[in-house]
Amino acid sequence: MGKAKTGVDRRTPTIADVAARAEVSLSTVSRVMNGSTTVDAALAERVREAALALGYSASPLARSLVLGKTQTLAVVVPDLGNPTFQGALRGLSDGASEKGYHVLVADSHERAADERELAIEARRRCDGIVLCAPRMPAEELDEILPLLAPVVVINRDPGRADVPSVFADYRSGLTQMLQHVYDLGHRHLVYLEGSENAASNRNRLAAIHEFGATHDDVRIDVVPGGVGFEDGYSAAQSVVGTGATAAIAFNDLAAMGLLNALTEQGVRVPQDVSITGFDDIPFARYTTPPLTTAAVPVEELGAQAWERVWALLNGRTPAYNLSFGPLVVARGSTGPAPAA
Amino acid sequence: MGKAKTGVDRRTPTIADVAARAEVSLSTVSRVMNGSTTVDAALAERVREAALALGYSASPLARSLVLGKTQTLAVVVPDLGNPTFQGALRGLSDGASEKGYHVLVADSHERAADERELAIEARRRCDGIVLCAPRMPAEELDEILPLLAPVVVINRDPGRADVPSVFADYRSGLTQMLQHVYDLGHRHLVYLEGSENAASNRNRLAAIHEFGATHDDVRIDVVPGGVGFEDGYSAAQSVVGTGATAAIAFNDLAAMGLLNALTEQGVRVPQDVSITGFDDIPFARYTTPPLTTAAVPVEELGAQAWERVWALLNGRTPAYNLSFGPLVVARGSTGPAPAA
DNA sequence: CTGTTAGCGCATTCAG
DNA sequence: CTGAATGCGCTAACAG
Repeated sequence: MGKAKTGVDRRTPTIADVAARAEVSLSTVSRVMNGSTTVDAALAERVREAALALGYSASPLARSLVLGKTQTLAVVVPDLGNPTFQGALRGLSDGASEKGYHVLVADSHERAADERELAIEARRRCDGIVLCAPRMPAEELDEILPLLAPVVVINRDPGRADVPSVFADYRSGLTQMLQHVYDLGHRHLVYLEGSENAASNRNRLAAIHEFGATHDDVRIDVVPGGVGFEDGYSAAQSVVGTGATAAIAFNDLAAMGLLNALTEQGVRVPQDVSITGFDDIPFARYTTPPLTTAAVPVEELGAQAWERVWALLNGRTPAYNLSFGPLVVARGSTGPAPAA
Repeated sequence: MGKAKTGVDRRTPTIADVAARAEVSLSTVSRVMNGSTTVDAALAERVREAALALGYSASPLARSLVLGKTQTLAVVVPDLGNPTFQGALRGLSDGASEKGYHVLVADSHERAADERELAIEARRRCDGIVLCAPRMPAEELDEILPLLAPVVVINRDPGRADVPSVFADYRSGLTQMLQHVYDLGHRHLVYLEGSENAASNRNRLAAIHEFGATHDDVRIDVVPGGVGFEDGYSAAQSVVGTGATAAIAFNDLAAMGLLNALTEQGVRVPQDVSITGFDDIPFARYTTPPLTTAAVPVEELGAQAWERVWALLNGRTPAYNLSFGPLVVARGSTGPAPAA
């Protein structure tokens, strides 16, 4: 019911409709809607009435085209299901909406191959972009970054001074973590690594190598792991196989998987084996035992990223690049090394 | 380096640039880019070369304006930090990107007052919208739904036949849950309610009242709770105060908070008190003891919602409204009622 | 098969 | 202070 026949126009009203109804020109309508130039009070009132009666509001699309800006920010994340990126997205979204900006999310599903096109495509519909692409090769990143500007890189060091970035210092975080278990007396550790080609994994490995090089009395094995719960779960055998007394997982998800598998197998945590995670996702504290981890303020990370795009969007110079030093949160999953 | 002086045009190339370089008309360029009408092979090749050389690709904005569609879907969620909505968003995002659609997310921060404007505003930039607004008054929902079409409502029954919806049958789910604890011998229960004005809370209350009415031997208290972890945590006192042997939390988050608080106070779960959640968020199984809950396939819910907007977008009739019957997953947090 | 013309809906010069 | 024109970048009739 209610087609053209009824005379009721189902079409969203345009500025022309308002102009017609108020008996003024398009420009006048535009002026009062944007509050820019001064308009005669009487006319302005007529326009407002007409707009209200018609339920008019300017088409964001048309405005975007003519104004050259969409009021939208693109955000590319590797996995919407990962608490870490969810947190960053949230911080970003909050900051953006505060400034009247909208957020377009693109999930690359951890497929590094898709990230490039995904980012470029998303960027074209927005005024700026926040890129989180941990697995993208450095050369490729360096190559597309100029095409993406204004852009802020999150979660890794873009390696160029002209693009703002905020990320956690994984290396320092892991070093602290290693020190933590070392202090507990552990001398045989095992690192459950994440994606081999992920920047943050390389950072962690750097910490491990350095720590190994500066501590003759410690042995650190490295076994394949992953970034998800299942990855940690299925790595239990290889972890046990090493005979290490402390397992350093790539992140909390993997740590929780490992913790679960170990517990199922009767391995006591932390009496037999200590386990550490990374990120401090919301649920890390509720495992049994609670997970020792290196806290990364992901939401704040997102907020800071927004600050920087916002600066860029306004032609200002963004704040210095930020590198959050993760904080070790010692909880129940780590304990003194068992007596040999 | 590299301003206008260099002669290198920093401006994103337009279709006119390509046309000029290939020495053809705008329409020809448009045609080869869209692969629509047949174009002379030689010309087409010239155009492609020019486009490639210039790094040209049509402005999504301009296309959107003329085509009348943005290839973007709006999604309104109450809280990006809530695993339930994260799951739905993910299902939605996956489905959309599969069809080349983008996703614009809007977080209402559980502020029912903002949902209306947020939804309308987001909708205007997109071709359709998926609305998740649990707290919005039914009348208001009913009022804006027509303005939002094509729209799909998620997580609640929109109450009108002309708008597709997918949601969990909270009432049936909670009934099953009540039966579950009843079967375990519990006769004094307490319901930790969510937001008073949330549709899903009312559904749960309906189940409770019905259950109470049909079981003379059971008593069900209702105490204020909430939707988040902290809410459950701080409700511990009132729960204990009732003397109930089983606590039915509004959702998993609240249940986990409650579980934590109770455990801290030395109340044994499930020996002293059984606890149940709702939703089966990813971490529900990893609490200690693992949480008994009613599983809602949130990601599938998102996927189904996408199916329906997609149908709408293509002028097809969407599939029947879907109401998922949550499945009780009995885990360690529920056990036999303690002997009186 | 190709080029020319007319908008999509709006903000903004430019005259008046 | 206001209205008439111009164009944002592109697609779709419309001739040729």
